[in-house]
Amino acid sequence: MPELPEVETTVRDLRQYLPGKTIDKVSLADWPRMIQTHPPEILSQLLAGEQILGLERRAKYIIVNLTNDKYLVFHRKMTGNLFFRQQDAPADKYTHVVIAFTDGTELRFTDLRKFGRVYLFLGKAELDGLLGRLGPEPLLDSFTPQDFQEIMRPRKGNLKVLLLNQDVLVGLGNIYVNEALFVSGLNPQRTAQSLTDGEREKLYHAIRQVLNTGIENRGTTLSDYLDGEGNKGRNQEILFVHNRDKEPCRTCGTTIAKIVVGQRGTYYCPTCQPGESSQ
DNA sequence: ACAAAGCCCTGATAGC
DNA sequence: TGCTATCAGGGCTTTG
Ligand SMILES: [Zn+2]
Repeated sequence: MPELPEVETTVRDLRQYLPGKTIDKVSLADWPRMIQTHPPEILSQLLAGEQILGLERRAKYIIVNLTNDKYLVFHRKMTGNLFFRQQDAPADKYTHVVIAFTDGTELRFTDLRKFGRVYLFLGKAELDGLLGRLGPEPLLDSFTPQDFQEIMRPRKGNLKVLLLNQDVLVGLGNIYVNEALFVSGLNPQRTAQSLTDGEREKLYHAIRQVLNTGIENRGTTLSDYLDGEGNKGRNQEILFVHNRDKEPCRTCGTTIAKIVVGQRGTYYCPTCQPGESSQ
């Protein structure tokens, strides 16, 4: 699933191709529910003639900045992908939205499960309505260990659930949160309240480490994720615990366990991440 | 503030 | 083989 590293990789890919393109029309929109803000034909009208100025990532959203203060936004949820293609290139499976450009190229939004969403915002204020409640970006230089201490220290409840809450901190999904907890040696069943300052410090660095490594490896392809050109990432080859239940821990050899925390599959090493574990 | 469950979806997998 | 039930989960909503 696309988490921060996958979204960042895709944005960097698309940044090579999209800026300067002029939108011709929305040439496919066969699942209207995926377009959150407008009916397909209205979206097409509002986009026609606008030019792409640049791309940004915020949390797991891809934001395409357009002329006339318009913002085209994509969230890929579980199985969504964005591909830059020639209009006459072979079809991509599960394509549900296509933005066609005037030069014969197009942007394809594919999504097996149709959970992905497209938004068009007219003006920065509308955009901020979507992005306004999001927590800080963990990879910014301005995000310090002290910032992390301050957002985590007052929180209660389960640690892993908290780290997945995008209002607290953005970018982590199930894969990278499992990895970050392993790297920091913290059991996923720990409560946020139980952490010491030292453990929070380790967690801060672990989060940045696993996310940066994910970007260096161009994302984790377990089943569906592909980059802006349709290629797999490599991060799945070096995962410590995620999707590795019944396999040996790369550090100590203990069998990786799988439990459910916050209604999500949770992988950890019982030896490297000691703590309460009532399976 | 936090927890748990339901919703949206469909390919893969397990069970009979 | 062929059917049916279950599972995976990001973000949102509803209920407690
Ligand atoms: Zn271990």
